[in-house]
Amino acid sequence: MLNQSLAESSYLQNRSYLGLRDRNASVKKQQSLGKLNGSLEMMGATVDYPRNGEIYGEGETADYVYKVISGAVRIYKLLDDGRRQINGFYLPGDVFGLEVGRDHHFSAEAVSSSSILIVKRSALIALAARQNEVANELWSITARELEHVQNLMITLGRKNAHERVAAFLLEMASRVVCGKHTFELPMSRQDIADYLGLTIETVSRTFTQLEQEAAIELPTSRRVVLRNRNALNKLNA
Amino acid sequence: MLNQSLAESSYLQNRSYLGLRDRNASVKKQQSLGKLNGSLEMMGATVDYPRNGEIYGEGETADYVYKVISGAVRIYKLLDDGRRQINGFYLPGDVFGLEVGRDHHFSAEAVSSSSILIVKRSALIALAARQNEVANELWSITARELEHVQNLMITLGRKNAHERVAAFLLEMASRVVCGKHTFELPMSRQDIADYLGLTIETVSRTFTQLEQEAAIELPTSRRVVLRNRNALNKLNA
DNA sequence: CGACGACTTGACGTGTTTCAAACGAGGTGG
DNA sequence: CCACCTCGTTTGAAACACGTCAAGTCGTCG
Repeated sequence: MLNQSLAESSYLQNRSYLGLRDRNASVKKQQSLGKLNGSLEMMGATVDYPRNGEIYGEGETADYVYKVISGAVRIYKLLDDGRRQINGFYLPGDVFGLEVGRDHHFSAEAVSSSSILIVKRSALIALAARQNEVANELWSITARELEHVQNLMITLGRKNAHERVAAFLLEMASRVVCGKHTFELPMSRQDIADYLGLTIETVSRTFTQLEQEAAIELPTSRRVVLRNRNALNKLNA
Repeated sequence: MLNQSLAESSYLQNRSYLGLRDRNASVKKQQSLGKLNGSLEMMGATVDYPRNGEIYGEGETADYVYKVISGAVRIYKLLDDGRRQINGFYLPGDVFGLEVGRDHHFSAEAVSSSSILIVKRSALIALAARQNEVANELWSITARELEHVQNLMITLGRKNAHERVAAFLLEMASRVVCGKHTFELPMSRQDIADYLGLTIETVSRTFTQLEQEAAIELPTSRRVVLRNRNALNKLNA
């Protein structure tokens, strides 16, 4: 796990172009975004990242703000010995990488092949200085992030494996575009494990157990059918 | 533990006055705060809370913003069965309870007898609408909070008991006003356990072990002397 | 068809929790 | 002033959930 994580994220190398990792990333087109979370228009470039492509690294200057167009993104931190904690997944429509300070506190990678809209942070800050709603929107993005992470804390600090996986499935079910009870996980078991503070084996076993308990169904390892949402909610404590 | 936690926080009762819990809390005086984190002046009232006094409860309307004058505060969430996760401790100078949305997402209690400055949120919001630096300051407070919680996530998700306690001690050493190597913990072992996602017994054992390893000294259960900061840093990974 | 990566399953080890009891400091009352 | 209570903390022994190590399966792609 450790070596794998370290290999996947070459966050030590520090080449960057337009604040984006060059490796495999290619600027696609200039496009108008529409609204920034429903309140303002802005300009940016859409960039495609391959699976596991690095978007930015911990400690890099945070010159850009990102929004997922398609695909999925994970942000994470590594301990010295390679243990990885994923702090969040970003799905289409989600904004990430917005910092108040100068630097990114995390690394960001594409979970799957992803299309990301990139906007200059300085442009947003300047806009916020003139328009109150924009300033408010930026603050809100940070606040929503905070709320999400705070909820994750209870999961990491006080829930057992079953409860963690249940919480994860319910979160995904509500966020992933999907059928009424079916959805597709964009991330691997390892990603889920590193998000929930478990090992890949425990996650896998828990999935199987939830299936045996008839709480879920797994047509494929990535496709989840919620058979008994109530059972999951109960686990969610 | 469960019953104790539930008993300590009567967060179900919903009486409030001036957004403060009435029980044992008494308004002391009107006073000028000076600067809000070094950038603006404002008015507020100082209120004293007794040990374990409730400051606000999860789900209550967030009409006020709080700043610790003296003492210490914990914010936390409870699961249905009483498991408690403390998301943070606030020490003199720290601002807490600032929300972007209408409601508080957590409960807040005084860890020890505390003096808290209270300011109307609406006043701050109004001020922020006129002054950019204030808006920025509010955003920064939320962002610092986010950063702190994100760091805690690695601790909860990926560190063992020794590493968690070491991280905690180093955090406290840097935040508590103290001698060069000595400081006084304002919170109980139970609070520490609920902050680190451990049990009180594990925290206690780990303290003793760190003492045996000569990393720390414990003149009393609340007083900590850092004997070997390097050893703790190594544990901090 | 073979190889590779992701996932699953099994057996075993261990760190943390659980349950229980003892300890110690601070406070009260006789 | 000492006995006694209380509450937070420490310590011990046993149980268990999750981690570790290792093998096996499945699906995909060349």
